[in-house]
Amino acid sequence: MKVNKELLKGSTVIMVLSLLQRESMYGYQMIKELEKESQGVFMFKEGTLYPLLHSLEAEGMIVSYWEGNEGGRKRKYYRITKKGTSTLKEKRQEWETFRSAVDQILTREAFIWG
Amino acid sequence: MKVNKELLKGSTVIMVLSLLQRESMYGYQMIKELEKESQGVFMFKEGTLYPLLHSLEAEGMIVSYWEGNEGGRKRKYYRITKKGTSTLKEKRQEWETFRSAVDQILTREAFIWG
DNA sequence: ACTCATACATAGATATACGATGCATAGTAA
DNA sequence: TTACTATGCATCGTATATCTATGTATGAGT
Repeated sequence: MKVNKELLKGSTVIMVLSLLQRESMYGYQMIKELEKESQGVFMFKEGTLYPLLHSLEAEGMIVSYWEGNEGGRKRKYYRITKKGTSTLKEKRQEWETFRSAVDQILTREAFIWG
Repeated sequence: MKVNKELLKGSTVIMVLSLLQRESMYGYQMIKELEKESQGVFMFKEGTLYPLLHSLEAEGMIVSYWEGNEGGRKRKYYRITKKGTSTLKEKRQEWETFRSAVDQILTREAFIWG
């Protein structure tokens, strides 16, 4: 992880749901995809992702199904549900609010003229 | 707090240092200032801020000094140090990296044409 | 045979913000 | 006089979420 891992807290759910909104994926694939798309900023650990997927499934945000691929072990795919889509929408709004607020604090000039 | 409190994790330090970069402040003032500037998004609790200030002081990022004001109890002001300024610079860069990476994941289109 | 990448999973450690609470001063309303 | 509110600093215990470490298993390449 290239950034303070604490920064990540609270944003893992939105990222996972966002990935699954595009297409159904299996856990390992999500880890690789996130690392690739963020240019190595996000490197989810199994200990982070798998428990998260299980809890999202328990909450009905996503559903899982096993699928076998030729030569290789079976993969557990996850698909986003309607509830998950609606939650993602809320979380996107929340992220916008948060991001704007932080930027507001950080970019405010020390002194104001006029 | 208007957003998921977990989102806040990892960004408290940068916000406090950012405030103190502009001017020296006392704890209570920081809480009010953050709430005002973020339009109520950030409402730091005493249980969050004071321990944070103490640890930042222990790390040499900030220094404190008491100052009495007429009519009213003394206030403990905090001033940012050179080390704090340099840390703030790093954390700003870290925030930029994080923010860009999250946005990259969130704004990616589900399907790409061309 | 051995190593590496793939693939899912869990237990325990750690970090951090919050809720609750306490103490103290000053102004204001009942 | 009393009570409430805002101000102002502080700490303790709790909840939550991520990471570290570890385990199991398969297939490909050397």
